[in-house]
Amino acid sequence: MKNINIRELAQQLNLSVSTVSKALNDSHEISDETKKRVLKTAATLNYVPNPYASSLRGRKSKNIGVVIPEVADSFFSIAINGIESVAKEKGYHVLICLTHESFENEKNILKEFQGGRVDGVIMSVSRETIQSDHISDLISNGVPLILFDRVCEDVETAKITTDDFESSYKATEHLVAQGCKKIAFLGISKSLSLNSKRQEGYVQALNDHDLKSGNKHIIHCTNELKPNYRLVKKLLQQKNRPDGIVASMEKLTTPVYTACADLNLSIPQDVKMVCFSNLETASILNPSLTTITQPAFEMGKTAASILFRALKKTNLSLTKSSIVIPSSLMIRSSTT
Amino acid sequence: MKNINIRELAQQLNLSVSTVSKALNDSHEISDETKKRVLKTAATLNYVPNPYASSLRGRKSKNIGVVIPEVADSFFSIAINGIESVAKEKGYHVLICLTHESFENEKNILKEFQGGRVDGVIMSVSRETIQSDHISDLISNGVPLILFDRVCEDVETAKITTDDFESSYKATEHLVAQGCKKIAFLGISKSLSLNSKRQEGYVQALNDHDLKSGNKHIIHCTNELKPNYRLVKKLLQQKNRPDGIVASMEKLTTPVYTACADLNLSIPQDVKMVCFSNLETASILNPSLTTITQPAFEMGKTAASILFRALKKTNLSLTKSSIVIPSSLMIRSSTT
DNA sequence: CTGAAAGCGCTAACAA
DNA sequence: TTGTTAGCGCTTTCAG
Repeated sequence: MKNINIRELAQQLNLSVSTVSKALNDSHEISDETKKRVLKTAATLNYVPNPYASSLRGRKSKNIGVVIPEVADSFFSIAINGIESVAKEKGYHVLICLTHESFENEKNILKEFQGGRVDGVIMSVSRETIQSDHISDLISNGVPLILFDRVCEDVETAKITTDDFESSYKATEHLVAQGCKKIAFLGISKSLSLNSKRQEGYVQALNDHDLKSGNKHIIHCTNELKPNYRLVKKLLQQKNRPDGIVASMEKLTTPVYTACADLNLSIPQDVKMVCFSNLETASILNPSLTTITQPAFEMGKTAASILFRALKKTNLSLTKSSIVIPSSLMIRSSTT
Repeated sequence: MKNINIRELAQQLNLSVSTVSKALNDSHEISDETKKRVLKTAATLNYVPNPYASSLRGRKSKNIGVVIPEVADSFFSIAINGIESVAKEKGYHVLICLTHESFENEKNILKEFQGGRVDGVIMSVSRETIQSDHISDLISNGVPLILFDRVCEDVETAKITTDDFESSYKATEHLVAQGCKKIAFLGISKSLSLNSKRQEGYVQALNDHDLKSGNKHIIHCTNELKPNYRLVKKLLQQKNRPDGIVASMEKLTTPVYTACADLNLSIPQDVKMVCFSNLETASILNPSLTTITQPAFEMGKTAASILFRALKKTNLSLTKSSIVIPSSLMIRSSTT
């Protein structure tokens, strides 16, 4: 039982292929009666158009590519829901491509996209990404691309971010207000502008409150659980150990909690922690975790809306614009 | 700067299109020298083939569809990683389609797949799915489809599951061993065979230990946080409230923990809980959560491997086979 | 070893 | 309002 094609459908109807095609696409050239007839037999014969044939002809794939570092991360998985909600509405499919934080993978994926597999791209760069030629290449090749969350400053396109500097500043200030004197910052990777902003917010807050941060208190993490655990443990074993932590990735929660437990340090008495995180379980952790919760769904949704706006007007490239959607600090027991 | 196509590439090389095509596909008909020349200019001119043209011609899309209820769920997001790891190796892309637990969505997605958008499908059915004609239709249309985790018994295809009955049995037995007398079961939905198996494992364990479960102690949840909270709260407010809970979805963790806190019930003193869950944060919850951890990555990987085996041999449909990969009970403080 | 040409399923000029 | 026809970019016979 093979899938029927438009020619066979036309034969059944005693109509030409083009008439059927137009009817199927609800063209104004076709009479209502014919449309109805076509739609009906299409349904009974179970006709489903081949998307790649239309794609080839019309040079639009009805796919958008979503390039992200990981899917097993609540920020990204929620963002996908946001993207998908608008893609579905527009009749588009979402091709999710994971870089697993590798620049090499990221380049390969974007390269492949030049072949026309997707009509547009929504992307968050990997932790290794230090330059952006691969992105600009794709864009200048005519594929609209929007950056979200982890953006590259120098790419000329629309960018959706959250207020990384401000929220990091507020979080740090909150720790100061709770009495922390030695606050550490756990970053993702030096190259990410998102990371820099958060770090700057942290440093600024320290300065504004006359606390200096020695370099020892800024560390960058890896992508693995075990090494992160060791890094955190080492940090907490210093003579001058921090009494507060601003963590830039939700993945750091488990290493910090585990390391504290293993070192007999209590959160929040000995160490207070605030984390950029969208974990639903933040509120039921032991202790419940103070988070900077990012508007993941909104960011995805906004990125997709802007992308589709660009897709509509052919050849209108995305202007270099920035949309910032604020995060919210959810104060819980890990800092109070 | 538009993407170059094979004709332009051929012109540049003073070769015919077919020669170039063969060279690109490493055909034995082409001399090594020519191949090298073609590959080189292809690289310099940044030629990337249009996948849809090859798809149309060769009737294979190099896409596999992954149909799942949610992506913001650790079991499914980890399973995606497993699927993706083998897809990538085979040069395939993964089209992730979310049903959001809606049967209607699920049907539409599979219907669309009949058009040839994907070469094969890996799927876990929605909570609403009570019959499987849409699945059988797609399969009899020549699209190989594999079910994983939430399978439909009556579909003739390969199925990858975990040992739902046994692990549920063990979890229940564990609660009994910890002294629970009134154990409740929180299911996903009555229609899922996965749910039935877990429920049967639970019931069997109760019977084997001479504990009867009144119907009041088996409840089925919704897909939303708030209603689940209310359901759980009601359950825990009964005169005959349970002292143990076997929960079938990781989503139930927050409602149970929150409801217990709000009712001043302590876990594990008043209520013990074990949950089917792949949450990384299970170990740092308050209290740490005893889980039945499913082999999510392996299940995804296995499903994909089997699918690709079927994809290789054209026209060999998947035999009705079952692979069961065991889960492991991770005992933590919520039950001890 | 290389090339010419047909055609995958569909859409959109252009004709009728 | 409907039909004819020429491709979209690629692979693959079949000839040379």
